[in-house]
Amino acid sequence: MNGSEAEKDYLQSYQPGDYPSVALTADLVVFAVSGGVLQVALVRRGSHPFKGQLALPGGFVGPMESADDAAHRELAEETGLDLGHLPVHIEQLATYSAPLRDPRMRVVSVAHLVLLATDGTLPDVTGGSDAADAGWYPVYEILTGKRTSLAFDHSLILLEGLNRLAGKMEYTTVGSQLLPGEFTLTQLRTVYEAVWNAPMAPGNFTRKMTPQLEDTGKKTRAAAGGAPAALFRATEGHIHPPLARPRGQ
Amino acid sequence: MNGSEAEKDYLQSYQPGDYPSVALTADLVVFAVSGGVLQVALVRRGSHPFKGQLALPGGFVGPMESADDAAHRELAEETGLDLGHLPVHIEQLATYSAPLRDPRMRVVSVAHLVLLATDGTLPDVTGGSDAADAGWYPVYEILTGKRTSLAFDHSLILLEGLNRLAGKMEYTTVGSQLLPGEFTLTQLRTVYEAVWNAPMAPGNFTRKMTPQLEDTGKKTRAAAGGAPAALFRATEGHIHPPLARPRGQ
DNA sequence: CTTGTAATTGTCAGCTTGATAATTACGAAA
DNA sequence: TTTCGTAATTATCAAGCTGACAATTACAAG
Repeated sequence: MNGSEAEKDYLQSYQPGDYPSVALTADLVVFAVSGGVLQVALVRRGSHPFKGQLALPGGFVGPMESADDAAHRELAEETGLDLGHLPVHIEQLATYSAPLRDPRMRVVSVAHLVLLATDGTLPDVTGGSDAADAGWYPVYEILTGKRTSLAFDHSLILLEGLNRLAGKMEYTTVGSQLLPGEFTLTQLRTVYEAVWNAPMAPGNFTRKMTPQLEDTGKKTRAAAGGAPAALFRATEGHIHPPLARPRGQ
Repeated sequence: MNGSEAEKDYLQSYQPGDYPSVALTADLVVFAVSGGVLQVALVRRGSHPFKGQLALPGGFVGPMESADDAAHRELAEETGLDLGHLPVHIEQLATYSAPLRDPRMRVVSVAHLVLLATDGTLPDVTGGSDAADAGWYPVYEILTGKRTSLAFDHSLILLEGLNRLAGKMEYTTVGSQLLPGEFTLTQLRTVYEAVWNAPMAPGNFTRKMTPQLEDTGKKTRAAAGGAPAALFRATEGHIHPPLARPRGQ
């Protein structure tokens, strides 16, 4: 290849202004299970538009970050969790780019699904710069509109995040990411019940899930009443055939 | 809410320059099946970088377009297909935003999966502005690197597009989007074999798929040898349990 | 030692699967 | 028009899986 020709080609590529430019943000759908209920982290907006309404946490993607980098950084900033140590599951959900989704300017948002491992107690969430407040909210209450709907198109993003998680839990052990590294079958079943919003038969759940788990040999100290439960670790590998999600009544 | 206060809040939101800006493109993974082989549309780059290498078709997202709008427009521009009439399946795949994925500047790409309905003959593809050439290439040959790898991170995008399609065909009838509106079970089986790159037992395939299809009552005129086949239409609804994909030898 | 509760294992009829064979329906050659 | 080859479709069957539910085991607390 000719050097000067290559240089000429290179220089005539994209002139500034040839292309439309957008602001890129990373929004987070952060799930955790507490009290047998699936919860999502939301911030109350401190400025217009949608001032006072609940929204997903998020922020701009920096010039030398990927969207996934930004998602990790935002998560650390808003929860104060040490992500280098905690096993936190983050995966990209989808990108939302309707031209008028933010009335101020062109903002394209890459939504991410985040699963926080908790032992029943939710970590504090601190809103970002323009957030007045932040906290945990029950997903199914938010989605059924018992409370007011979310800012921007965040209700849709939350719904698609829930669908992604619920669907993936049919054929993977990703639900275990909402639990500590070692957990009992009852804890895992509780996660399924929280995400699917439906009860599961304990016996059949154990039978289907056990081959996907690695027995640590350890047992919990029995709670008030009941036998001690075995502690498991999740393994990789797809569940086939998948665990059937109870059909809507 | 106080009008002047609201206005003040509004005006002090995002000043230009407060946020990093990026160029947004929509890239297409366009699949079609021909001769029992899964094919992908690729263009040969006419300019640097990666001049002369194969790449996915794509282009910039316009100021008043969503990424999905742009995907539709690009597809129409590069195939000349009348998308208003043809049933073409388009869905978002994922967004690629590594800071240096394009050596020239910050380009974030929203990849889309496109399924073209064909009757065995592939439509012409005409590259975009900076494409020297365009055509159809066998997916599995491209991915196994028998040919040189694709420009940018497009090999990865292609792989993830294939995985998305292959996975979704386990539990939906989306594969029928690669066929005309009415098709035979053998045609549909051929699509599965092309995408999964594995043979399927005809009898069991029929048994499993039939409940997901609507019989048109029509039959094909028998080809040279063999009985005429019934023509079906796809229906919605998930296949449960899913069709098992043959495990890698 | 008894009781209550949770964990875990067992049972069973009915359904699904993979493998493979049998049957049916044509077009084309003899 | 009979025979032959091939593809479509249906059938068979043992093995595995499922949902529903019962039985057993293991603790803690009274």
